[in-house]
Amino acid sequence: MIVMLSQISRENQQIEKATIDKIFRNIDDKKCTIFNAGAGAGKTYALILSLKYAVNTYGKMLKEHNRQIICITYTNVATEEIKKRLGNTSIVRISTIHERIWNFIHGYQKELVELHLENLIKQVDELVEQTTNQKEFELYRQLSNDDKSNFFNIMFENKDTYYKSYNLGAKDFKQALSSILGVYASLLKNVAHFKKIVNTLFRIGNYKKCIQNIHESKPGYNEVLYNVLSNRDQLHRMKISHDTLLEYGYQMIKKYDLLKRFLVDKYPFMFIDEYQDTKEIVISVMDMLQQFSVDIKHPIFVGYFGDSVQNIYEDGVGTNIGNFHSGLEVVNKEFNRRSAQEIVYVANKIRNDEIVQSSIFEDCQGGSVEFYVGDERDATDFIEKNTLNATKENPVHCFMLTNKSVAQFSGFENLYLLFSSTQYYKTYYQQLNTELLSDDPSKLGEIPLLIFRIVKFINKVRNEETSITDVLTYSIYANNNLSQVKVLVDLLKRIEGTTLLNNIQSICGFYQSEDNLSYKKVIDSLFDIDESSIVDIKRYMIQKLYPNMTEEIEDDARKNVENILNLEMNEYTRWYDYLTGNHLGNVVYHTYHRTKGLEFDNVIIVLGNSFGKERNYFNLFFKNYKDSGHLIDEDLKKYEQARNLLYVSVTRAVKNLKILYIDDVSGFSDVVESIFGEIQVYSRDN
DNA sequence: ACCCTATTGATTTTT
DNA sequence: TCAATAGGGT
Repeated sequence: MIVMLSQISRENQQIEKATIDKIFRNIDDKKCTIFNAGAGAGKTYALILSLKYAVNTYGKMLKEHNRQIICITYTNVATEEIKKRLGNTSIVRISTIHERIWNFIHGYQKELVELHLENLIKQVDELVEQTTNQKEFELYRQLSNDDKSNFFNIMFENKDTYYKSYNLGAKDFKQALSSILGVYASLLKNVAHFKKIVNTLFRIGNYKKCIQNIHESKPGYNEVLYNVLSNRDQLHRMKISHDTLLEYGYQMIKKYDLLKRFLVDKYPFMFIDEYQDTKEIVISVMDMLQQFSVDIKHPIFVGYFGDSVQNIYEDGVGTNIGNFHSGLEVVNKEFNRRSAQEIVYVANKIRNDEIVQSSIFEDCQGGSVEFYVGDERDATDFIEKNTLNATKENPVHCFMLTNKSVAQFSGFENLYLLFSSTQYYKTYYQQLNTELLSDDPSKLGEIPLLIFRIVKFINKVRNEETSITDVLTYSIYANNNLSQVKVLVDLLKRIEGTTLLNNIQSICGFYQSEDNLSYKKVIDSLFDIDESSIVDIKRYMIQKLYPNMTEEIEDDARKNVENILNLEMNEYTRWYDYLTGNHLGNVVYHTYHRTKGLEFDNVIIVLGNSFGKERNYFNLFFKNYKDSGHLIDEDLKKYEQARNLLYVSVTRAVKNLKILYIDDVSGFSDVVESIFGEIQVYSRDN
């Protein structure tokens, strides 16, 4: 039988309608609501309907009083999606929580700076406290007060040397600093401790300086800025990042009743999408506003839409939402609109809670779930054998746990490994995946972005279907006659090479040899560095990928950059296709986490015991499945994390799901069978 | 044989 | 940043 997922009985239609009506009534009664919908239940659909209901019912009144409805999403992508599906309306303000909170508070700079000053003072206190408590500071504590400030001054004057040497091995680091330290050389016994001391002292120094500058009203110190692109506060530069923004928002709203009154007045309806991933502090903000609105007898409506079992990020509130916002009325939806019943059955088993979904469709049979146990080394073979019928139009989507595996299976492993071995990405290890694998080019790192632009350019030039205006900017196009444009295009078409380096050499070769001003303009804007030559590109790459260059690592740096440039163009093209979602093969690879919110007809999941630092991650879930009630604290947290991640992955599948478990399951095979059915042994030979 | 320190290498994702 | 491990000292 073929799964159609098309027919809904009248009865089911009515049940679904009753659920939505319940939300509508709560909106009318200003009864704050938590709408729990399992995966594929049509949660976003319900959210859209609710927004539409609020607009249709209260739109006129809202408009007359210059009031608006707020809808908060977890990501920018979700913001766009909801804007698209809701259609154009000025009454609903859709945005991420960060954008909204910043919008709430950024106009009150005097109060913000005051809050910032308090924060700086608190931070200094905490850091000073560290120097008196923590064991890393033991040697530092033994110094006299004079010596402490002398030491600070010496280090501060030699900041450059300190940072240049920062990433050297312990021996070289000591060597490099020995001459400047003088009598304080004894502090540098343990490199990690020493760095901790100096970093802390520098931070205290910076913060104190900033406090002084605020007091003296120095230019630039009269406003707090939110830096969307940075993941770190730079408090001493008056810049805050995401978490501190939420904290300041919370503090401001808590402190100023006038602000509360304004917000409650202006926004009588607030909808929060994916509440389970929302930070606790955000729920507290909502709770505060709602409490206040009740107190002044103008109650607002707050609606949370989500599913606690799909909480896969650690700082999301998840099931604890009740601790931060009390008195919420729960509305559950137990229909599934996405998957075949075979998948829904397995998903219910995994979540194993009070929400038991059934398909809303009559024609929901005919899907499949297969569970295999095999060896990690057979994964490639397994995927190959199980994707024989897949096509580019109807591909199989394969989930891996790490970006490294995704890179490997997608055919750009060398690229991934080379970038991860550079100094910059070793230091900012957590930036690697964002800056190398983000599908949003504005988030790519400087060098990945440069290469991305070059690869994009070369692919476009090679592609016969690309129109001229797609490659050339308007100014170039407008300032040339047709025959000049033809000469330029012919020149661009001559760019060639098997490696990235060859291609860049080819581009730079024409730059020197051909006297074509337009070509030079095109290339200048492509590279966007001072000189368009291969030497300058290499220099630029070394400078960015090895920001703290020393003689010791110079050879390594040069070699690594050469290796990056010498990779096959094909590998870069595969990377480019991955980033742009232009999938050419019949298998598409994803990390588990990135599939959230998506759905695919055919899914393969490669699963094992471990994930990250946790050697026992998924096996801990299976082992405790039958009796998870006794788990507490850390173990319970781990159990839930593994369950949620597995639940999210499995529920992506619409029709067919295959799982390859690459570790031994004999310790919990009964549980696996009760969830997934028969365990099949996979080996390359059969 | 044991303890402490230095070094190395590693998850995911969002704003 | 943090945990595992390698390695040196007692």
